[in-house]
Amino acid sequence: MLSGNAVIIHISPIIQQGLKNILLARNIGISDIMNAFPECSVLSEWKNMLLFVDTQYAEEFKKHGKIMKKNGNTVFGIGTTMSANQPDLYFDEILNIYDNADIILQKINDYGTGVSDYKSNNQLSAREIEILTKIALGLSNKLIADQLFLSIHTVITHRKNITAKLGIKSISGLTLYAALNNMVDSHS
Amino acid sequence: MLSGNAVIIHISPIIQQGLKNILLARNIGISDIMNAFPECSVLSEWKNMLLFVDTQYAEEFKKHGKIMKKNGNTVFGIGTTMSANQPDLYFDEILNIYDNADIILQKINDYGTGVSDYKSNNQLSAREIEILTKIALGLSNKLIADQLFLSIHTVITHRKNITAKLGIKSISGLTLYAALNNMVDSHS
DNA sequence: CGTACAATCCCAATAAGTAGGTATTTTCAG
DNA sequence: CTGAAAATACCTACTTATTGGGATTGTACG
Repeated sequence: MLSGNAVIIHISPIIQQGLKNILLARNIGISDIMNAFPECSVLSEWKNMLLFVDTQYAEEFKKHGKIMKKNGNTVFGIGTTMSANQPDLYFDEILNIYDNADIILQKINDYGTGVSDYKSNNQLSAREIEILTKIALGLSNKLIADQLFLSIHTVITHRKNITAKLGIKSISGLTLYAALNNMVDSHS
Repeated sequence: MLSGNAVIIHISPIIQQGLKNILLARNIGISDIMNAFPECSVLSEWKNMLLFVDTQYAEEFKKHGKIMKKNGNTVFGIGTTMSANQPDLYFDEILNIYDNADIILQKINDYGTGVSDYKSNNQLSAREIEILTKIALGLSNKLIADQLFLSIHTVITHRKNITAKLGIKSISGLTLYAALNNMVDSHS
C-alpha cells in the first residue's frame, strides 16, 4: 500500500531517481518529480505532502516557503555536500545525499508522521532478516516454515513483526526493501 | 548479484540508486554496487566493464587506477558540484549529477562501445507493463482496477497473462522483474 | 530479580491472490 | 477486409496472506 505522497523538486536526474528508489522501497508514493518550482497555484494544492527540494533552491524557496509549509506539508532540503547542513527557516530537515538509507528514512519518519512507522533495519533480528529474504524470494509462509523447520504460525508471527518494524505491508514493498538493502541476490 | 557490465562505486545511496535507474533505463546491466573500493583481486577480474566512481575517491583511485583501466574497462567519475570537471588521468569521462539524463547517456555511449543490451526483450504488452508496475508498487487488484478504471476481473486476467508470459508466479518475483527492468515508476 | 525482547507456537476471521475456465469488443498489421 | 492479438469482463473453487488477538520459553542487561 502506498502510504504517502511525495514530490521531488531537484534538477539532478540522478538524485531524482535515487531518491525515488529509496522512497519507493518504503512504499512512499511519489506524486511528482520536477526540475524547478511550479506555479503557486500548484504549490497551494499540496496537502500533507513530503516535499524534497534541492538546498541550492534556497532563493526560490524564500518566495514559496510559506506556501509549501502550509497545509501540513513537510519540506526536506537535499544537500549535496559533506558539510553538516542544519534545518533552518526554510527546511524542516536536511537530507544529505551521503546519508545512508537508514538515516535518510529515519529523518523522513521523524517528520512524516502520517507516512508510516519506520524503524531502521538494524532493528530487524537475524531471524527476521532470514524470513524477509525468503519472502523476497517469493516463498510462501508454508515453504518458509518447511525450510526453517518452523510452524507456519511462527513464520506469520515473524512476518507481522517485520511489517510492524518496517512499516511495509505489501509483499512487493518488502521485496524492494530486501533488494535495495542487499538482502537478496537478484538475477534477471 | 545483478547481471550486467557496470559497477557503481559510490558512498551515496541516493546516487547509487539514481545512477542505477538511469543505467537500467539504458539497458545497461549492473554487476555490483559498492560503497568503497574492493580488493585488487576483485578489480583485476573486471573486463570490458563500465565503472562509475565518485570523483572524491581520487586518492584511492590513484592506487587502483591502472588496474581499473586495464582489460578494456572505462572509468567514469561522478562529480557532485556544478563546477565543470574535466576528464583527467584517472577518469575517462566525468558525469556530473546535474547533467540531464540525455547528456549522461551520451557520455556513456561515447565510451561504452562494448556495452551490449543485457535485457531480454520482454513480450509484455503496454497494458501488461502498466499493470505490472502497479503490482510492483504493492497495489491490490482492486486498487489497480480503480486507478485504471477497469474491473478487478480484467486486472486478474492481465495478471494471469503476465505470469504466463514471464513464467514468474510470485508477487516478489514480479516486483524484482519490474525493478530490474526499470518499470517501477511513481504513481500519478 | 525483574524487564525487555527474541523466538517459538496457536487460533479465528477477513482480505487478497491463484487457477481453471468463457466470452465480447477493439486494434492493428497484412 | 480479415484474422490475430490485445483488452476487456465475468464465474467458481481454491490457496495464501493479513490481522488481531493469545501464549510460552530463553537470554541479555542493569
